[in-house]
Amino acid sequence: MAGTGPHPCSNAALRRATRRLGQLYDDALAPAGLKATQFGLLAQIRLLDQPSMGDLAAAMVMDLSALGHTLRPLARDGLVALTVDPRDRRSRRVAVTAAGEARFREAFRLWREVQARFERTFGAEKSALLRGLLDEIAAPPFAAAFAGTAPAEAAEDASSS
Amino acid sequence: MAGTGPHPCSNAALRRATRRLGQLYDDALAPAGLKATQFGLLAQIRLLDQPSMGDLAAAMVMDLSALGHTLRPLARDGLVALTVDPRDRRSRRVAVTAAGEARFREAFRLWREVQARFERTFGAEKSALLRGLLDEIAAPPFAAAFAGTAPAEAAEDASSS
DNA sequence: CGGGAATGGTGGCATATGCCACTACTTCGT
DNA sequence: ACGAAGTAGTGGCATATGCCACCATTCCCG
Repeated sequence: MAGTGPHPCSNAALRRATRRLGQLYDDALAPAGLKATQFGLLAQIRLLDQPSMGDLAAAMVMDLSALGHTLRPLARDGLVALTVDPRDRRSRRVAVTAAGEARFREAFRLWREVQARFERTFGAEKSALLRGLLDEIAAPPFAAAFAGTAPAEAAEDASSS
Repeated sequence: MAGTGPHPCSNAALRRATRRLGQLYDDALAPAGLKATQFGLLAQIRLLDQPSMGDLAAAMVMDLSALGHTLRPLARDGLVALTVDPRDRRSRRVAVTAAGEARFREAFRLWREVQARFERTFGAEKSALLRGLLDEIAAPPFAAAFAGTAPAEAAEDASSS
């Protein structure tokens, strides 16, 4: 039974690995009542300290509307709160509530374990290497460079006339 | 404007990179009318040649029911067909239809370009390295090894008494 | 200052994924 | 051969993500 086997498509390989790892992290965080995605989202919100949705979306490399959708279950459960920014009434500041903090800390303990388990299983060096490669792909400069090598027509952006 | 910044969580880093790369590949394949995920799915089906849903799910490292859902739009559009396996009427063989083949070939040309573009932008060596790391995570042995290092209670499986 | 352009989100719709309960077949043990 | 188990999918529900159309504000220019 072959099973997975290597993949010539970087995107497909990335997705497959994401599904696998997502499964593992989800299982580990389940006792805290958070999906791995939600844990990551809370962590990012805390890191940015009351970011606007746009800033948060950029940091997550996520579509703004997708972020809005993803935040809904967390807001419904009272783990995050959205407030209108007085300086710009169009903007919403995203904040982790007290309940969200508590839940996060609970999940954090589990996360530390599963993360350590991952590094132990995969190897600390390879883990760091992988993280570096992934961060490079996610960072804005990569997308910019990628766009720069567009085959042809995509030249509508920048450097026009 | 910080922007992304490194991530201590391997899972979050993986997801972020997946969102970014998915965006890039989706854009590139859009003219063919296929999402990058659908392209990858068709490619896998062709590779396995009329696999059962279970085999396909295993190869994709995807939940069986998730595979069923994902297949629906493709089946609705007549790109894939599900037929009952005569040897085991519970099982369904998944096949790429003629229309699916045509669509795949169209997308394949675009994929080759975007894939080459990725390797050029990211570097051939780093691309190969990344693919190797991702494939290792997706492959069954990794999950098995990971489960083997479970913190405690997960010892319900195997080696019980 | 008034109105059009730009910016920040929301809501609707569609795909991607996963879990669980349930149905349809197959296998097996007696 | 019969019924308990096991296996392969389906359908329902929920989250994850994205695109597009639209609404609310803010900006900017004449």
